[in-house]
Amino acid sequence: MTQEELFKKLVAHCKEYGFIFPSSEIYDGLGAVYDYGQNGVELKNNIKRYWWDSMVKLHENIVGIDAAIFMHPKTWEASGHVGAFNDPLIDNKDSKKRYRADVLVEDWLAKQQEKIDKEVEKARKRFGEQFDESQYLATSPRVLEIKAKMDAVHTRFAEALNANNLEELKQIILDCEIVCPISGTRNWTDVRQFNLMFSTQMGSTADGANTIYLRPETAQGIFVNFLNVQKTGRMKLPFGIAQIGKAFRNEIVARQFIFRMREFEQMEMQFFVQPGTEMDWWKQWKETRMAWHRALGFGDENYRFHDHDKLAHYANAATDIEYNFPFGFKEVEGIHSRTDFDLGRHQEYSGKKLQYFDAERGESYVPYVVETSIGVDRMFLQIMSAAYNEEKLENGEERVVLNLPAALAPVKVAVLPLVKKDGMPEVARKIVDELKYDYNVVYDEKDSVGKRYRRQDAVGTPYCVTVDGQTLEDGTVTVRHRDTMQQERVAIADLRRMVDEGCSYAALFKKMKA
RNA sequence: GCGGAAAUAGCUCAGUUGGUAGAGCACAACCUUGCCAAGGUUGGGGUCGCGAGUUCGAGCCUCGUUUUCCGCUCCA
Repeated sequence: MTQEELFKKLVAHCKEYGFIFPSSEIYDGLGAVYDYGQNGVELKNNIKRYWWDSMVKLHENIVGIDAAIFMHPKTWEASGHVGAFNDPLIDNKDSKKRYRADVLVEDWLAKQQEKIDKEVEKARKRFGEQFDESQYLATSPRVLEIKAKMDAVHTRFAEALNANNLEELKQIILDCEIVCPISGTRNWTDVRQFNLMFSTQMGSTADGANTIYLRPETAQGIFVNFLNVQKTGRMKLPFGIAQIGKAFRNEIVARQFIFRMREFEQMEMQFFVQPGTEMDWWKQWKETRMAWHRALGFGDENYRFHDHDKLAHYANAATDIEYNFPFGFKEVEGIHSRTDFDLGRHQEYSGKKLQYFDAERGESYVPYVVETSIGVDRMFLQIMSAAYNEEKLENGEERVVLNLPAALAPVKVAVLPLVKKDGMPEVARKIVDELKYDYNVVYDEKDSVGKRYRRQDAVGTPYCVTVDGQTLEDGTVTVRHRDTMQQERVAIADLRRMVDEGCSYAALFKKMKA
């Protein structure tokens, strides 16, 4: 089976067993938006808990917040999203390639500069030692011609960008006779603006409503609360603020199932440190986060770091943790050293001092930030990809099983009466009643017990408890384990301890340390 | 967004040169069996993605549209 087929089966499995449904499916769905079903929401909540506890419970210097999705519009000016997320795009109709219109013009300008440099080199060879570069630049008709053209374009370009004049931007591209590097033609579409932020109105329109945005990342909710948390929590550097929440991006192309969605959920932790120590912390968080992933037991070889060569405007170091998805190694988590960019910008835009008084150093400064940012939905997909297995059994049959870490499994225990008579259902119900306050437990009496085992395999239930004839005599049940399919007899009284040990998060955290 | 392919029951798919919709599995009830998926009986479920058009008549032909998958860009 190819990886592509495997991925399709995984998507089908997610729907068939109530993990993920297309949003508003009865209306044909909504592009790149998905809903989590009855099993999906359980798994997702468990993933979030695994992350949250690993941050907030395990680190006394990390606390959580839950900021609103709506934020003051100035937030996004300060963060750079209003600028950076507004890309003017243009398509070449022949090659079907899409380019950023502003980049095309900038490339053209750079090319003109190269031409001038070449002219200078030629002249230098011609005149030898008496060559006067500045005089040449000021007098050469060839150079002056190029320069004049460049200056004109430069001015128009700056004005067009400022005024957000898309028609002018296209005209510049046409006037400069910029061609598509692939097709070599000048058959361009109009320039269109794609704002990756969703916007809506706040307040009644009569009063002059404000345009506000749905946050495109959760990080800013942490930065604007930096002082609140630091002061009220009496936090000392280094310390971190964790948050789990929804974010929204109006992606031009959103695909690959839940890998890239327009509405998605992030788990972010911003770690505030002394300037100068950020690289050490960045390295340490890389290791810590990798250990968190590997503790799930899906095979160390399926994870890798991918350090960025090109850094975002706010970062001085960045890496991704990538997982070997059925469609290749793809990013699950980013670990970025964001410098003092965010706090610095908010300080500038708000006019409020966002600084930390360091008693040891005896000075105030804007802390540096190391961010760990992970997509919940990607993590979900990663775990589903890793856990989904089609096993060949000894008897030649196949079974589909989700080998989920027990702590993350949507259902922990299935209680099954071997037959629907002789008082077995009653005993099974009693066991369900005893366990249901602590665990997700399901009861199933339909079909043969073998079939019921397979149903539980398909959603990743680690334990099946079967009530049989012997149970009625001595109070023991058959416990059937998902991964090994082995059975053992356990006293009903011991069930809770067994599930406790098998499904605890602590076991995962211990693996993290090792 | 552009190009290519697809869309029929919850799932996997049949459906002939256009003639009023089918199977297997799944689901529900009952009977039977009883420790690793398929027993029997009965039943529910589809304006064939949606909207137009051609036709006496469209699941099938034409156009549009939506969604999904595969390539081109970006990211959590």
